Amino acid sequence: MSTTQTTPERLQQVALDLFEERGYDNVTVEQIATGAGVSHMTFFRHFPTKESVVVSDPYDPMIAHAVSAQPTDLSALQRVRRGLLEASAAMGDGIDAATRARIRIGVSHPRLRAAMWENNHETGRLLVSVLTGSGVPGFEARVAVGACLGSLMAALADWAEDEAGESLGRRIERALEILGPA
Amino acid sequence: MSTTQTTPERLQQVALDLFEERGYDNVTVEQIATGAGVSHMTFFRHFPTKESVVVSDPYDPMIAHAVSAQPTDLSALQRVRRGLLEASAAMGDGIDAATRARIRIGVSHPRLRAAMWENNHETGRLLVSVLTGSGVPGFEARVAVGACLGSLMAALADWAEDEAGESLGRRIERALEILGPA
DNA sequence: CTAAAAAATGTTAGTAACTAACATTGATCT
DNA sequence: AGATCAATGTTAGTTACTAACATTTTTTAG
Repeated sequence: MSTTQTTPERLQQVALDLFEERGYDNVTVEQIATGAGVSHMTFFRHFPTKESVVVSDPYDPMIAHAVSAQPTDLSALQRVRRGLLEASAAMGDGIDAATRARIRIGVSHPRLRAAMWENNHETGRLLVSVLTGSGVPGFEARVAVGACLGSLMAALADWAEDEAGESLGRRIERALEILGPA
Repeated sequence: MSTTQTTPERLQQVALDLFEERGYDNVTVEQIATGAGVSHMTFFRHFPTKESVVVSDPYDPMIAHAVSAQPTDLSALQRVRRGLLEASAAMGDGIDAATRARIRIGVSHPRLRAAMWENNHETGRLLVSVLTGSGVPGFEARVAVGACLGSLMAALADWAEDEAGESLGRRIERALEILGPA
């Protein structure tokens, strides 16, 4: 193991391990910090909240870009749909173990799930601004984005329950197909 | 005013008033309790969390019933769509001031919004079980429900930002129309 | 190589949302 | 009136998080 982990990396790994072992509610920040050999203050300097170790979302810009690249003569719904499809295809199946663990833990706990939704909401605001920026009425944009992200989250939850089955990307495709023809 | 408020009613009203006046984060449970003339323990006996004063959801059974009443030869998406439409029509525009305040406060605060989403998730599980119970494959049920609830939340948020405009029911209709033809 | 500056971490003390255990009051019923 | 039961109060915790300041470690400059 030549790869020396940084402090936040170690904190996250210790945290995820403990969460899977004992359950999110039965692990204190103090325990995570101790396990990583630091104090609880160091934990909070790297992660704003306990939840944030599990919930994070670096894909927003990529998704926004993919949506904004869609032809503007399509309906808002179609543009979001196709944008999400392309973004999902672009990231392929390259999901590392930590990310998988985060999603698995996240969808199975109410508070974390709520935080994931709120995260999703941020993505949504971004997409809405992309759409309205190119002339789509605000209401239509919001609804289209809400619907697509809703089904995307469904695909995510479905995958988390059965990682061995179909790939996440494939499920996202299928989910968006249910919203209507391409 | 002959209507004597019960303790939980008073707590909720005091809480909502304070939240609107000072902002959710700047109000402590202690202050709410004091304002209602009780101790903080009494608050928590009536409301499991501070958030729950704002976020509550008594409509689940009605919605589930409306969805299960849809003809089973329709697609899952259509059944959820129409069920939500009927439920929304059934409750009409009879939204009291407290409920309006709750929605207004709820959609404008990250933590509360997250809690609303989580609440929504519960509704979703109910609807999914209704659909799968009548033969719809699990994945399709989840996605259809996710999409419909996503657009419904969009309608809710839209309405909260502009209560003076179109009624909530009308917006829900329009939102579900964007998902495709009836 | 060393001293100063900067970045990361530790310590301590505090706030606020809860929870548990037990005491107390108030209404209700016989 | 006395017993009973529900609603409330008191007190003392735990835990997530914040603020202020001390300390160490690392980087950089001379």
